[in-house]
Amino acid sequence: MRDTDLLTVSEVAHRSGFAASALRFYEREGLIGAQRTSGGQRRYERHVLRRLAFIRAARHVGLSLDEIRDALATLPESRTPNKSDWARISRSWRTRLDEEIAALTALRDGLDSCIGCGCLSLQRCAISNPDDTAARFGSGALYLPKPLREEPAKGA
Amino acid sequence: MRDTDLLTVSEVAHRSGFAASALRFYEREGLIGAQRTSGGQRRYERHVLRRLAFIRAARHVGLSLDEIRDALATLPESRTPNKSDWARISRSWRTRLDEEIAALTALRDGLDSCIGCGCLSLQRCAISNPDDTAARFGSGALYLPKPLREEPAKGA
DNA sequence: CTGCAAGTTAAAGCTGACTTCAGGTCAAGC
DNA sequence: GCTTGACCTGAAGTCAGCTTTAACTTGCAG
Repeated sequence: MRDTDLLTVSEVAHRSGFAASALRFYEREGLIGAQRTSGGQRRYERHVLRRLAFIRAARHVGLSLDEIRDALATLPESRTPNKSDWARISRSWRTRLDEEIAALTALRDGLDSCIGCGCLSLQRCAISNPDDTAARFGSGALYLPKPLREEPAKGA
Repeated sequence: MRDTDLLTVSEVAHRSGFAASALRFYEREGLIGAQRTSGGQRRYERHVLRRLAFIRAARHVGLSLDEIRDALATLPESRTPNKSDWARISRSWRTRLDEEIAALTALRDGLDSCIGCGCLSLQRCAISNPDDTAARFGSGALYLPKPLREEPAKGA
C-alpha cells in the first residue's frame, strides 16, 4: 500500500467535480500536472485539487483557459502555494466582476429607456447601435446559472 | 431606377453593422427574410433594419439565436410591427438582466469572503464548490464589453 | 493467475454563431 | 457589348472547451 497519498483519475474526477476527460484535457493544455505509474497511468498529488478548485472558480468568474494558465504560471514553483498566493491571484477578479456588473447594469438601464420609447433605432438606441460604447462586445464565455439558460423568458 | 426602396445586401450590411455573411446566415436560420431579383439577388425591405436592430440588442442581452427566432415569431404578420410590439417583446429582458446581475453580484460577494480566507476549498468555498447553488452553471454566451476581454487582469 | 473495471492514446465529434472558400452569375456604367 | 464589382450557392473552416470513440493496456481482487 505505498503511494497512498497519490490519487487516481477517477478519485480526482469525483472529488473535483471535473470529468476525467476534462482532467486529461487540462493536462494537455498545461493547467495541471500528474505523475505516472510505471504502467503509464496518472497519479495526482493532493494539491492538484486546490488547483482545480481555482480553475473552477476562475471559470465561473469568466476567465478563459488561456487566462487561467497565465494566472497559474505566476504561482511559486519552489514551494507549495499558500493561502496568500491564492488570495493574491484571485483578488483582481473583484474588479473584473465589478466591471461586468457595471456593464450589465448600464445595459439594463439603457434597456429601460428603450422599452419606454420602443425605438431600437440603429442610430440612436444605446442597446442596438453597433458603434455604441455599450455595444462594443466580444464573446466572453461567462458562465450563467442554469435557470437563466433553461427557462428562456417566453415572449422575448 | 425602380425599387429604390429596396436595399441590397451590402447596403443592409453597412447600415446594420452585420457582415453580409451574417445576413445570409440569419436568413437561412429564419430570422430575417428577403425578396429576390429575377436574377436571384437579395433585395431587402427597409423594415429588416429594425429587425436587425432587435437581433443585435437581443444578442447583447445574451439571447441565443433560437430564443431570438422564437421572440420574432410572436410579432404580428398581418401588419408592420409598431413601437409597442417591440417594447412588449423586449420587456422581459429586464428580468433576465436583473437575474444575471444578481448572479454576478452574489459571485462577487462570495469572492470577497473567499479572498479573505484564501481557501478556495472544494468543500466549503461558495465559488469553487461544484455542487454549490452559485456554481451550477451552463455556458451562456453573454456578450461582455471588449475591455473586459482584451485586457485580462494580469496576475489573475 | 485470471477477469474485468479502470486506465491509456490519438483522433474525431459537438455546439453556436458565424466566416471563408471555390467556382460561377448578375447588374450597371461606359 | 464589355468589364468589373457585387452577388450567388453549398460546403468547409474557425474557435473554445470539452466529450466521445475505438482500440488497446494496467492494476488489483479473488
